[in-house]
This record gives sequence, structure tokens and C-alpha cells, in this order.
Amino acid sequence: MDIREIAKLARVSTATVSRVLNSVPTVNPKLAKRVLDAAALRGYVPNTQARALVSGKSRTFGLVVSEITNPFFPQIVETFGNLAVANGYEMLLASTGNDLKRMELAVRRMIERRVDGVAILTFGMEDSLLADLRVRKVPLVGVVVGPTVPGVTNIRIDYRHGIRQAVQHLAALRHQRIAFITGPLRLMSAMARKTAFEESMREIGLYAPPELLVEGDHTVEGGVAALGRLVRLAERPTAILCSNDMTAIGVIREAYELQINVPNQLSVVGFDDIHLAQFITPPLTTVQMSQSELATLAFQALLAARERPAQTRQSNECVLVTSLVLRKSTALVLGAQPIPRPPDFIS
Amino acid sequence: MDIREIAKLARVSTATVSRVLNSVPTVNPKLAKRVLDAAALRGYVPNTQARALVSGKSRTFGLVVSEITNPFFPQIVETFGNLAVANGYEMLLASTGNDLKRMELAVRRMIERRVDGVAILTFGMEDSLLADLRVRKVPLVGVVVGPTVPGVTNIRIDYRHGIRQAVQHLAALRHQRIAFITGPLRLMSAMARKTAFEESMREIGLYAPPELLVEGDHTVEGGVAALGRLVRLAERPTAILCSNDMTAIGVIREAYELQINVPNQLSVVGFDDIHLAQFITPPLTTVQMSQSELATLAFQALLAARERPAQTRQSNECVLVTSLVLRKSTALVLGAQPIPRPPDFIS
DNA sequence: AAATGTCTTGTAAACGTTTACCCGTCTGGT
DNA sequence: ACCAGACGGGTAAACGTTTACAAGACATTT
Repeated sequence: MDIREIAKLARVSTATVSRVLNSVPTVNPKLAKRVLDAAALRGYVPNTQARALVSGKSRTFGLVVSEITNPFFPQIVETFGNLAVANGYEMLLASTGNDLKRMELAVRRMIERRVDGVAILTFGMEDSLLADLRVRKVPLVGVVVGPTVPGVTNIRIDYRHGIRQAVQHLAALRHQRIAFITGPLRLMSAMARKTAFEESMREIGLYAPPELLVEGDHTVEGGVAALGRLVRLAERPTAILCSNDMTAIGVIREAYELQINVPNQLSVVGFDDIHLAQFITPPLTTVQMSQSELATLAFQALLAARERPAQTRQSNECVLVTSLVLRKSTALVLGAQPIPRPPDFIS
Repeated sequence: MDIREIAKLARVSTATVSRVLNSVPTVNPKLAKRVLDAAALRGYVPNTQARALVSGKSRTFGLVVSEITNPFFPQIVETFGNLAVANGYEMLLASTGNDLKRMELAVRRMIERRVDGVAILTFGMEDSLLADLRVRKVPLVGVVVGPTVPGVTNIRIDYRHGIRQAVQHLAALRHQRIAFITGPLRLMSAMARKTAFEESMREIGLYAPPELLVEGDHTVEGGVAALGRLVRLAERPTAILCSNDMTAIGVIREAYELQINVPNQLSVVGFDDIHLAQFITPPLTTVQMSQSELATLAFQALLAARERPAQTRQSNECVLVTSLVLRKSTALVLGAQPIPRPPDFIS
């Protein structure tokens, strides 16, 4: 049931069969019909591997994410996958945790499979990985936080804007003691968010004392634990900004357990805007980072790189902006204590 | 940078290079070293496509799910993916909705890519699809609800057990007016769950009047809407069994909105036991269907089929059992009205 | 010492396509 | 009637591997 068999059956050459299967317009309709009939009769299924071998293009993209299990990512996979089928591509997926070794392995194996490009949409230690991999000819797109790495398409996420909005929103509600639950700090993106938070606080004339910066792990459990610690403080925060929505869900959950009313006794802001965020109680005010936009950006970049490889050499850069979406998990603060300004406070 | 170049560089034949790359033990260590050095020097990356072409095995499995966006599935993808890398396989993923056409397309394209097997882990109209596809030589595993389809590995899910436990649990809490929110009824699996519910009710001497059987769509929004309808009934249910957890989350959400206390005024039971179920408020009592077990079952079946294709011909069958996990979303009913038994009530 | 066997390496075919190139036929212009 | 050109179709090489088979080197047996 290969092309040769069809050729024999239709009494033409393999070249002709190939041509009609690829709808080259110059072939005699009579022959074409014979070929098509033969193919249908035998249930012919083209072998993409062979095709890829000679053409050098596999029509496959690799997508590596850190935790498919974190609700942030499925939406990305969905969008990326839909774009893939729409454009006649297949999607090879790997979920590698934030483990650099596993990412490297995944990407390497994708390259061995001769994918036409790979997108690393991950919140891990991406930069060195990207730098390492750029050597290969495979188009690569990744989200980066450090310096732009040459030879790959860098997607940069502007955490700053959304976080600044969140902080301003909280300040407008008269919050001053604002806590921040970070992601795992070994991840550069987690550091970046933390930095963005600190800078936004400073900008607005607020101070974030170290005991209000607690490290989480991007999971619901982490949020639960973090609130547990925050609540033991002599002076509790009146608002908490979480570095992802899962953490916020954990905080809200634990607040309920501890009989702390959200938003009246405690304001909570998330980050990511996963679909579920609007359905928890209270609906979560959160910083939106559009998953579908991110996926689309990555896919387009890959597609573009494949069409004209020349372009790929110079790394181009695109940025995804974040912004605050207001829901019901924040409220005006009730009689919070003003805190003394730290010595290094800048007007 | 293909095998021939390495061969030239190491002054051996391509056959030898291939042998050392596949660690055939009989080759002279001296030569092996030369080859390995040459490969390292040139940064040789094997071409899996070519390898697959001659060996006929691509070391790739396809996984098709219905909605990667439904939290039930990411866990499946995770487990399946981990098993894949652990066994040296790659995973091609497709998320096709419950659209038969898209599923067919996805599977067809996977077959064109010469995957070694495909798992259809989906809650859609699977049976006809599986039957159609069985013609190809590709090992296929799918979850089925109708008659067992020959030539493929059927994973059958025993909805009955878990649902019966749920109904019994509710009955023990003195609930009699128990509503059931189904999935989209065009899906056979949704029908199966509904049937399991009705039978369990009957078994235990309870009646499920039609107005308490409302059709949902497996989403949070669907749960919200369904509770909206249920609440407008003259006689409200005291308990609701949902055919998936997302629906239950919607119900709980809307109950909060309507100031209905869960579990005291309304007991809610979910289905699936997604990870999040334990973190909503109140923690959700739900029927567990182990995602990782399902994924493992599917993967093992595929692997087994690949090892000895003879086995594949006769379709083997395996079943996944469900069972109730108790948390906090159910409680004793407070003064509910007994309802008259229907005429067709048996014993 | 010749014959046999074992062990390692090389040669070349094969996997299923695409495609550059060539060849034959037909059209139309002179 | 002859030739140029256009056009449709066939031949075969190529893609990068694996592997059956052959061949050569060397050890062992008679």
C-alpha cells in the first residue's frame, strides 16, 4: 500500500502518483482519476516520514511547557494545537516541570524528530537553555526574562504593567500592608515578578517589609501554607498579591478555613487570569496574562521562521503585556495601621 | 552532519557508525571511540525520521483527548507523557473537542505520521470512530461505552459503582429529592452516567422525577445555569449529583451567590475527582475516576500491543472502577418532604 | 598444513517519498 | 512538410538510516 503499488494499479509512474497526490495541476485528469481511484480502493495512507525525509520539513512543531497540570497551560496548549491543525501541522508536547535537565532532553528529542520548530513556553530557567539550543538550525521561540538571547525569537512578558496596576489599585483602596507571595525564587520569572512588585510599591511610596514577601510554589497548597505563615505575623497584611492564580485560590481557601472574610478583612489579587478565576468565591481580581495571545505569538513566530529561514538568524523580540482585571476579591481596607516609612524611602 | 560524514571522519563504514550509535556490543572499542569522538566533534544528531522509515517503528504515540481545557485531562496528559519519555517514546497530542470529525482528522493525521499507536481518551461518541479506525494496523486503545469493539483495546469505565456509592451515601443522609446534572446527552458517556444514576436510585427505592434530571455541558457555566433552573422548581432538590467536577464547582459557586448554604441547605456531589476538588469551599465530595490510572492503562496497552502485534488482533478489555471520596460538600438533610413513590416502583 | 569456524567490518539494498531531468508527442508557425 | 517549442509523463537519484549478506582476518581442529 505504498505509492508504487498505487502506481502499478493505475498504470502510471510513481512520479505521477506523487503529483496527483500533491495536486500538481499539470496532470491529465484522466490519469488523475485513475490514481485517485486506485488510492481509494487500496486505502492508501501517505507516509509522512518518507515525505519529511526528502523534503526536509516535517510539519511538526514541538511545544514544551512546565506543568500541564497548572491550569494556566492547558489553554496555551489548546490554542497552539488549534493553530497547528489549522495550518497543517502536528504538535509534539512535553511537560517537563521546571527541571532544566528534562527540558533539555525534551528539546533534544524533538530535534532528533526533526521538528520544524520548538516553542518553550515555560516559567523556568529558560535563558541558558535557549542559548544552548540556538546552535541548531531549528527555529526556537521561548519566553525569556534575562537579556535577549540571539538567534531565537524572544517573547518577553511585561509583568511590570499589570503588577503596577494591581499595586495602585490596592493603594487606592487604602491598603498599605501588602504582602506578596512569590513563585519558586529559583525561577527567573518568579524573581522578575517579585522585583516588579517591589518596584511598584516603591514607586507609589509604599514599603514592602521582608516578612511580607513569602515564597510560594505556584500551587494551591503553597497558597494555603503561605497564608498560614502570614497570619501568624504580629501585624497582618490587609492585602495579598499572589504570583499566580493557583496560589490565590489557596489563600482564599485557607482564609475561609480561618474565618477571614475575603475581601472585607483581606483583599486578594491573583496573577494569570486562568479561566477558573472568575468562578471561585469571591471572583478573583487578578492580573491577566493572555494565554491564547502567548500561544499565538509563539506559533506565529515559528511559522514565520519556517517560511523564510533567513529571518531567523537575527533574533526578533515581541512582548506580551499584562493588565489588571477587577473582580470581587478586593475591597477598601477597614482601619489598617499606617506603617512607618523606612529610612531609604524616596519621596 | 549525517552518519556518512561521521563515518568518513572516523574512517569506518556507515554500518559501523550505526552499530556503535546503537551500542551493538561486538564492535571494537577502538573504533567505537573514534566514532563517538567524531560524532561529538560534529555535534551529530540522529535523524529519527530516517530511522523510523527503515525500522517501521516511530517510537511515537498519539493521544487524543476531548478538552485539554477541562482539568480532568491535563492529569491524563501528564501521566501519559511521563510514561512516554520514560519508555523512550514521544507524544503527539490532539485536543479535538467532542467533534467526531475533528477526532477522525486527528487520528488520520497521526496514522499518516506512522505513530506506533493511538489512545483516544475522550468522553465523546467514540465507538463508531474506533470501529472505523480498527481497519488500520495501528494499535488503538479507547474508552468505550457501547459493545466492545473488536481489534482495539477497550477501556471500559465502571461508572456504576461510584455513582451507586454516591446515591447510597446521599440516601443515608436522608436525601430523597436528589437531582442529577448530566453532561451533554449526545455523548454516550454522559448517557451512561445518567443511566447509572437512574438505576442506582431505583435500586435503593428512590425515584428520580424528570424535572430533577437537567442537562449540563461539563463546564462551570453549565453548573451555574443548571442550579439556576433547579432552584426555580416548586419543590427544590436537597442534593445534587453532578456528572463532573466542573459542573459541581459551578453549582457551588451559584449556591453561594444565591445564599444557599452548601452543604447544610444543599448537598453537592461531583464526579471525576480533579485535583482542585479538594480545594474549593467546601471541599467537594466526589466520585473518583483515577486519571493517572486511566492514562497508565492506555499506555500499557499500547506498549504491549507494540511489543507483540499478534496480541493486538483479539481485542482485550480492561475496566477502570470509580468510587466515592467523601469530603465536606454533603450533609444530613434538614426536614425534607418525603415524595410519593411512583406507580412503577419495584419492592 | 589445510580446512573449518568465529568474529569483526564493509557493501549495498531497502524503507516510501519527492523532484530534477530527460524524452516523446503534439501544436502551430513558416 | 518541417522544425521549434510547449507540455505531459517517466526514470532514477536522493533524503539518512538499518541490516542482510559477504568478505576478510584470525583461531582452532584434524
